[in-house]
This record gives sequence, C-alpha cells and structure tokens, in this order.
Amino acid sequence: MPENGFFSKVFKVTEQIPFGRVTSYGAIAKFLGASGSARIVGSALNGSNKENVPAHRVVNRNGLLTGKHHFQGTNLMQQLLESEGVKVRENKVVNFEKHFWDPNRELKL
DNA sequence: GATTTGACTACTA
DNA sequence: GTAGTAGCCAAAT
Repeated sequence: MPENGFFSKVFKVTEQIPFGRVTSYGAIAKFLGASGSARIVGSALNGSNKENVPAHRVVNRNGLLTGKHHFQGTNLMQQLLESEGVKVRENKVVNFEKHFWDPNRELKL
C-alpha cells in the first residue's frame, strides 16, 4: 500500500520519469499538490539514493544540477544524464525545455 | 513540542 | 543578465 509520507510520493513520481527526460523539483511538488515545497522534494531525493529512484533526472528550475554534490560526489549525475541522451554543459542541462518532463502534463491521469 | 535546516522558487535592485 | 533577499513547507535534531 502506498505510504503517505511525502518522500514516498516523490519517489513514486521520480520513478515514473521516462528515459531521457528531466523534471524540476517544483514540478514534482506541484504534482503532489504541495507547490512551494520544492525544497522538500530535494530533501526527499536526498534519501532516494538508497532507493531505485533516478534522482539524476531531477534538477532545479534552471536545469542546473544543483544536487550533483549529493550523489557520489563526482560527476556521476552528469554522466548518467549524458548516458540517457541528455546533454549537460557546466552542470546545466542543455535544451532543458526540450528534455523537460512535467508530471502534471504527461503523467497526469 | 520548538528550532534549524535544506538537491527550491520568485521577486526585486 | 546577474546578485541579493524573502517566502515556502516538510523532515530531522
């Protein structure tokens, strides 16, 4: 059964992110009905490292890999994104709008 | 139970 | 376009 914890919700949505796509914390927060809790999404992903959640597909609204430091400490996040077809330049996602995936828009329903 | 913190976002200068 | 400040909410201490 689904857990009501905010973290679990974030994990669930993050797991639903399609291949080669990225999204923002605010988008996930909004999808969960907690718009404004973007920071909580980041905190949740902080624990996602232990889960099978592709947290590397979640970046800030600028497409900047703000959480790359929270990974293994190296450029693993960027490597993963590039490995999925998402080009990264200076810790920023290239064509962010193009790779942007909005759960409210595509995952909805 | 109160205080602090944080992988953010938006507004203003 | 960049820089700084404020607002926001949930989890951890």
